[in-house]
Amino acid sequence: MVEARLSAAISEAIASLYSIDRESLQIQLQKTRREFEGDFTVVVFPYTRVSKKSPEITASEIGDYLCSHMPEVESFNVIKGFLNISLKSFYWITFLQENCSNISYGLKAPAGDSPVVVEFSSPNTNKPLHLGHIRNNLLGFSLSRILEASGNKVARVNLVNDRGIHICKSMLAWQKWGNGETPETSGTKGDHLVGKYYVIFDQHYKNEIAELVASGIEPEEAAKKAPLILEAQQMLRKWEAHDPETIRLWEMMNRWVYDGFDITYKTLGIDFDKIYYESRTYLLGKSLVNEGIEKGVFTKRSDGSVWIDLTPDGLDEKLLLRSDGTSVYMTQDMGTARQRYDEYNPSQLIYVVGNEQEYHFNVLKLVLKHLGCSWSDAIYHLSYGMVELPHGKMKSREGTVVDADDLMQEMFETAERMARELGKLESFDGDEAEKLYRIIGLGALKYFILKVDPKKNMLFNPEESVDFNGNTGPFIQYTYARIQSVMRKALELGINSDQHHDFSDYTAKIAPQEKEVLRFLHDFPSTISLAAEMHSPAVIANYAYELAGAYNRFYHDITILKEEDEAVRNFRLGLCNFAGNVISNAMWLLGIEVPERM
RNA sequence: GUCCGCGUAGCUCAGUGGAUAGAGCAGUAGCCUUCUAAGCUAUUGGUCGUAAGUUCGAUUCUUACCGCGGACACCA
Repeated sequence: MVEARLSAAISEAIASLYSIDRESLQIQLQKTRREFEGDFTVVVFPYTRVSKKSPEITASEIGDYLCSHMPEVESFNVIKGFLNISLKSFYWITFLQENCSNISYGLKAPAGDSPVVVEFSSPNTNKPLHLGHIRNNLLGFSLSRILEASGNKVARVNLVNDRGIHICKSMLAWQKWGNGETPETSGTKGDHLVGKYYVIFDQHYKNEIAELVASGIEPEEAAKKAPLILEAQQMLRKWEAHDPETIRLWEMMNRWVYDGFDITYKTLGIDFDKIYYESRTYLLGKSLVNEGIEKGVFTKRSDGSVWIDLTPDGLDEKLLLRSDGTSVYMTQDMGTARQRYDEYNPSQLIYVVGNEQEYHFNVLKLVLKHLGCSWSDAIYHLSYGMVELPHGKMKSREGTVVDADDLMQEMFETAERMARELGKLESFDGDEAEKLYRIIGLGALKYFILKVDPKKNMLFNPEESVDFNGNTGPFIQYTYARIQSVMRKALELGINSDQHHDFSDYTAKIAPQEKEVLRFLHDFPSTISLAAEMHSPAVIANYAYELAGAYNRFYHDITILKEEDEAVRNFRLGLCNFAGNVISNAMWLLGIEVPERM
């Protein structure tokens, strides 16, 4: 890495010029901004303290030292306290030559025994997936790829919440009002059908509450005493007692949901290495509770409930087991964390879960720590913000959710309409065109969501369709398609690929537009590291956009195939090929496909 | 009430101590007989929520306040 060598040389320069201890030096090396000449910039203000000279003189002295001690350094200029360093052309030419045809440039191979376990998606089986789940899925899936590309083994896991009172509500409503309706007889996707009965339950339940309130009962009391909720609770008890009839109904309706989810996941392009079901894990954790009681870190109260006191940690007391001995959410999560630790021996356990559960994960980590599980530090909650609609949060009961299947369908239709309007369709047959709409529609949606910093809330306006111009997925996809078009034309002209990977006779000056692209390509490996460190696909998304923009400016200003000097033409073709590889890899990290033509 | 997060252009977002705070959308004006115009160029638009502090230097770090969101269940 030339950056590392530059940093080292700079600290060496300062140490030798001003006779101080180089260990204490922190070098701030950054990319030179586009409006100034140079490749890398050092801010020298911090060193004027030791140089006892003006920033300009300090910068010049360091610059002189670098020119005479680092063979890659060509020249420098000083503006105020900024030392802008230019590298020699041969550095950039060699960089291009060595990497332009490496299709896995920037991607490290996964290594090591301890994988990173990433849990994401984790839906409930009582309703279909919505826009919030899409953000979760895209983040989890992309993060997995980013972690892989930065050298980790990764296991992507999904913990499906397939049991509990909410599923019983759908089951009960279907039993009462379903008339034996199935996905087949209704022509409705299974998850949507089950979701429909969840809504039906809620409507009847609300009516019952209203009646009770009208008869003079307090609303809170009414919500607890309504016959429907009592019946749903009864059903849950029957489920826990393995009542065959209830289990059969449960299995049937869950099957419908899974078939529906499979379609949604497939359309979205998401998959998992392993799927866990809460029905099989919800009893885990009770033994850990007992362990905690024995160790004296948990306390059992007279009513039989078990608690941990986290007030010394600045939190509250937390219930770990109900007085009737049944599990709460925390109990299960303790158990599944332990299970996962035993199963994978992971270096990191990542949970992609919305930020409303931050407190829960803080508690989980602390509880495990108090239990003596040193690996609790390996737990990382990727806490992402809500997707908000113009009028506030999505609320399933108020019908303001943006359904995942509907949204993707709309994206495909928008992609088709745009392609038609732009007259792009002549050269595509039906199947090809259909495939292209999917690639572009999904690209637009995924990029729209992933470009936003995960921890921030984001706004989605269903009235305005997701953009296809500007800082968007299709813009980047288009850039890739253009590059492929150039490469195809090069082949047609009989320029074989071996030819344009040898730049030994390239002597021309590198144009600013070419340099700009080269500098972005140069940054790709460190961008992946940064994204992995920050657990943020947005870092990759914004990088891909900037790279595409730089390429488009290059493409606009500079001829490639019509260039008469073969060495120059080949150099530019190499640059195109390299940019295409990196755009494709960056998009792959986001889980976005790139089309060969569009 | 306590705790956590977020306030950057009309709108959606970048910018994890450095130069004149950047993109896209929207608006305006240009560029296709020339490698794909889903592109490129120019231009309009900012007291970086407010106020103090730390620093040679703060949108970035600290504190207080204001605004928005979230959490603090024998729900998940």
